[in-house]
Amino acid sequence: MEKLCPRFEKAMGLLSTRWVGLILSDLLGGTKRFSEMESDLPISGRLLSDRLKMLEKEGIVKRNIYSEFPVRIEYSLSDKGKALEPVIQEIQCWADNHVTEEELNTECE
Amino acid sequence: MEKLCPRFEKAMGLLSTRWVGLILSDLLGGTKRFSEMESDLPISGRLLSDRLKMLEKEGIVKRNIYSEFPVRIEYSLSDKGKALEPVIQEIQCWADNHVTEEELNTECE
DNA sequence: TACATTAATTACAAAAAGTAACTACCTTCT
DNA sequence: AGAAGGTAGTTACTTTTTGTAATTAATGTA
Repeated sequence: MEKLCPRFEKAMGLLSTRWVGLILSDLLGGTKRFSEMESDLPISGRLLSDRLKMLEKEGIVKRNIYSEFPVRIEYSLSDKGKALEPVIQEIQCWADNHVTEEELNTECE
Repeated sequence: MEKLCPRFEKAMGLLSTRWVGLILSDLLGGTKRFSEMESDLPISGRLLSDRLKMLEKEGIVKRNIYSEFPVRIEYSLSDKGKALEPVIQEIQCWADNHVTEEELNTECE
């Protein structure tokens, strides 16, 4: 009978929210604008907006508004967000070593 | 404009499937039976069954049947599954350092 | 005034998750 | 034989979350 660590459970709840991993990996590549992320990732504006709002509330993503024309809004990782880099790296490492060519086209059903 | 690594995308799709992280972390603690996992984790039998089936198909979980009375079915991690340990460890590490006390009771909304 | 641009938000149909009750398969007990 | 009990699921049904496309808000330009 394992006891579940509440901090781990919270972190996992965050990371296992759909698209969050891809958003983090995109932002680890540097500051991004909304429309950039929208074209980088296979995610719709509705969910990208939801997720960024959630990640901002969790203190993982920072949002900066530049009142230019047209308005520019930049998203970047806070220190707390950047601290997730090793997690993303380990996932990449596992993917490189264990995801086979044939698996690439299959969804998880 | 970042390009998305398909292997990473596949791995992330897997890990970001709800409950998969908790199931992996439970199984990293050793072989488990269905009912054990059901009481360890805040997940219903329906979804536990779905996820174990999916993880078995992905070659991450092994399923062993012992025809005793009552029937005993054991779940454990394959090598591919065990290779996810560093990922889980990094998540635990981030959780220890960055998940605050107040956050523990809040859901990600 | 009409239009362009970015960053969202709304409305609605489709898919996935949550819950609880039920089934299948065996074994033991009476 | 028939009823009861244990494990591992499955089914039926409701609620929540996603995906898609159209719409809005704020601002500046022609």
